[in-house]
Amino acid sequence: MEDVARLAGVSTATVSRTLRGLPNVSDETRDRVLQAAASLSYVVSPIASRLASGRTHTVGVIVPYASRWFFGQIVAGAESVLREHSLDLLLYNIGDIPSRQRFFGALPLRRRVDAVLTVAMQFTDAEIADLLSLGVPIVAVGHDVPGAGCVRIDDVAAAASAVQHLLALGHRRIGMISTYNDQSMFLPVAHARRRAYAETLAGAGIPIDESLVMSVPHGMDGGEQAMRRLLTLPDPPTAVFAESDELAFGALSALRRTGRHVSVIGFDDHELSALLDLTTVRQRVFEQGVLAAGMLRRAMTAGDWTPEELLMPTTLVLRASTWPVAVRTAGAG
Amino acid sequence: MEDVARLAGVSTATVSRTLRGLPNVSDETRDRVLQAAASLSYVVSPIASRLASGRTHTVGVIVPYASRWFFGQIVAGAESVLREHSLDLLLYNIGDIPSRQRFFGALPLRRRVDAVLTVAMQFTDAEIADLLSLGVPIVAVGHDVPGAGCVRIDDVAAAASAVQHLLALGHRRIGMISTYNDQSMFLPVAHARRRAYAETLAGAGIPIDESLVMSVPHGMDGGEQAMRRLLTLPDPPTAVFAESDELAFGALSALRRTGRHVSVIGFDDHELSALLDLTTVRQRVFEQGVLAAGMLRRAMTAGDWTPEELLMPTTLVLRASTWPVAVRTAGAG
DNA sequence: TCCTCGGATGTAAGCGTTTGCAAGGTCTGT
DNA sequence: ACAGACCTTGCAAACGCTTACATCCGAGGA
Repeated sequence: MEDVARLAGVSTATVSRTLRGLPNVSDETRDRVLQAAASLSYVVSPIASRLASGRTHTVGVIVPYASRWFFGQIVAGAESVLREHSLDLLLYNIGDIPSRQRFFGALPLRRRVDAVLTVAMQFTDAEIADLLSLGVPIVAVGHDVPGAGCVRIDDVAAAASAVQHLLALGHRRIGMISTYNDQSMFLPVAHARRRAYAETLAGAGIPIDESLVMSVPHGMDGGEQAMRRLLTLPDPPTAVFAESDELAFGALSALRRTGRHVSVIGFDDHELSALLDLTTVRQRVFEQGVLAAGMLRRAMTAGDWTPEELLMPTTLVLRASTWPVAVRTAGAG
Repeated sequence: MEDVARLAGVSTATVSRTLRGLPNVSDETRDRVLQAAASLSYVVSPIASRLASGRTHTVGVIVPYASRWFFGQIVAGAESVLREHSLDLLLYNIGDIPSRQRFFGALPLRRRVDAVLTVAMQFTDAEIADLLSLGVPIVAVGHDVPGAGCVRIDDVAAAASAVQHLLALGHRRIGMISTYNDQSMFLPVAHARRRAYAETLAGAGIPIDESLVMSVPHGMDGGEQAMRRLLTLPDPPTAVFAESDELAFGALSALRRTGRHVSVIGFDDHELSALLDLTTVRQRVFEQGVLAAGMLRRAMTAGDWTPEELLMPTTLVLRASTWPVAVRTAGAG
């Protein structure tokens, strides 16, 4: 920077002001500085700049399972807008207990980020306190964090619409594939969707049969396993609501391999769901990442930001994996 | 840090040495410092530390399409090992021309990373020169960069084995679904696999019919489109080799919707390929990310690192999407 | 003509670490 | 008892910027 200043015949302060586009630099000086910088192909050291300014230009993103489709989409969405404003995105993947403990033990985000984005995490009160102690704005996608902004769908209503769809098709014996609920793998959405399932059935006067609710690890394998177990029941369901499309894929796979016929509805509208003709509840995931990042930017920019809440719409997408109860159960029993 | 030093009755230099686990600190002092730091819940500022030490503790990762399965796996694999050594990972998604130009125009990696990981990028010579000018070790996954380390599979051999498989089943009219080749979307692997297709057919004495080679945008939609076009040919192929599983998924979808029967073999062994019973060539993608990150670590640690090259094995995974030529073509024509 | 005011620069003090160098202490061998 | 070797510790100078404050200058008003 000194070299540039010398070449342009100004002080480093002016170079700094010019390069950051601050006002109060005359046009003539500005040109001279920019030209000098270009000819030396100089770029400011972001690290020094961060130290001096106290701003990290970085947002921390906390996800439980980075490689799952949903989280990938959120991160990609957020990345696209952060990059555009040349903010860095620091990804923390803390799905398993050890990495989670390490994360909250050391809190590596301290003095490291200007904002935090958390995606579908189930935090304890202590963990939330830790996060808030960072003193930076927080936005949560897919779950609520007191004191944080929020971008999400109405999980209960959306899941209810899925179950309603099955009810409307005449199904009465409806199973659910839900995910594990041990400390490490529980996601807040799982709870909401399971609750919606129970409430919707109750609303239709159908008693809950706990044996129809499967709890499995997330993913295709989990879905396959769940459906196989459901099929071995003495009185198997005629329709199944899967908490996510990936679980539903596994369920479809089990059905195909066993030659049985059960209506299946998923949740998310994964990019492969169309291929598999899976009826599902669509949510715009990538866009939620985009909106959350936008909210973070607002929070970082405005000093007086108060947490906003954004509710995204969902749509029921009808495909061939669900059908009226009479059609096939009669034939295939 | 001063507070800690004062509380422990030592200088900041000793605090620094203690906190970084350097030798030459007596056990007694070490304990005192650690205790002081703990009681003040002090953590070093990574930014200041980076400025002073000149090491960024960050690796830049350059991918063309962050949200595709393959790249997601690579990044997740790399992340897992980098995180373990508390190195940051800065992701640059430069698939489209504008972001690519912006990237190479500003070269935001300058003074920002200690190493670079590039994944399946097709660089121009000028771009490679830019990258090398960063003066940090580079490792490439899925393609070669002169002067850089490399983790990859033998694309030509692997693709050849796919085509061989179709030949062994008696197919002679074999199509290929390949990806677009405009400046922005071309991936080096596309070239290698297409070449293998041509050479293998030639080796079997089969003349290449260019009308059987489809070039489409990557993804399910592209695959579907390609297969539909192939099916409208006067003499459609009896088997098709898709450059990636995602393309193959689309092809399968087209087949299912049209009720036609064509053997399809993919490439990658995507996590959903088993579900769709897709015969494919398996490569261990996540692991390539892990190995590449390991190589980077070695490069960053050892001063005298010379680029290594790692060739990963691939396996032909036989499933139900390919069959001998006679079986169905006779029936379905 | 003198004073005030605002915009364009420069000066220099941080920002919070790391690290080369030197100082002091403790052993060892003689 | 003394020199030399080694280990621990402190001092202070970077690291490369940002920014509060001071300075300078010309313009406009009284």
